[in-house]
Amino acid sequence: IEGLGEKHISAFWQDGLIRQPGDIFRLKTRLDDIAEREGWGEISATKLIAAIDERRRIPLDRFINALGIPQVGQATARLLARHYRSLAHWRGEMEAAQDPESPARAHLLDVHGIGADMAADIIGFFAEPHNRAVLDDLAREVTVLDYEAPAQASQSPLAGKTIVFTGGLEAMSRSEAKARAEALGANVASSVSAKTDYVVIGADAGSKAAKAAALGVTTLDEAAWLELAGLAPAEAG
DNA sequence: GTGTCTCTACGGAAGACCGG
DNA sequence: CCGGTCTTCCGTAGAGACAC
Repeated sequence: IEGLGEKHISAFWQDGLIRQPGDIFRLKTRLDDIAEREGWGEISATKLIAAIDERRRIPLDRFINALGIPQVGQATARLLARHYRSLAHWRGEMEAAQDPESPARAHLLDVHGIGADMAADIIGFFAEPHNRAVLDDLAREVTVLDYEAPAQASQSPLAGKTIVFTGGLEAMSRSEAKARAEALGANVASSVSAKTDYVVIGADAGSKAAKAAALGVTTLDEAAWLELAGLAPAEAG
């Protein structure tokens, strides 16, 4: 939520404006209280409420990521979203998995990338009544969108390739580049290894560029990346 | 206009997990 | 066990927003 960072969350919590995540989406009724706060005003309070409303619809993977389950970050959240498709289904499975004998538990472990340790953390999250209550409450305020498989361009030269970005890019942000690469069927990794196919070197690249060179991984400059991604701008001159 | 604050966007690295 | 990844944390810098 734009404009709602750690500091504000923590201050709101201390002053009792919010007690649990769902409360954020009910701040609308406290607009005047917010506007009167020190450092705030009518404009910022109104903008905050608008920014909150813009986040009422949220993709499943981001929702899972936001739960803060230990070991479940961006990548694992997406893994889960891809596998379970909807919040209702996932939650149903995780609650069924409370029973150690349940097939739901076996299914979770079948997900490539989820091992016993992560499964225990995930199932453990749903074992907490408090967490389930928070989810119930949040569900009343937000709409979690079912996972949509990205349409894959299997023709793309990037299909099936593992790519790593490092350094700053000019034409697009890192996250845009990542989204683009994934849309083209590439796997975007966060560190360079021998299995990496391409490393895109942006401005002020750090050790990843050196590692790519050491491992003999193909490196691309931004122009080459844009061309590979089918985004090549008209070459100057 | 000024000053403060937050957010965003990076890099780097440690530690831990997964799968083979 | 080990290579490959991912999560998590820390640090930095800059841009932008807004109260005052």
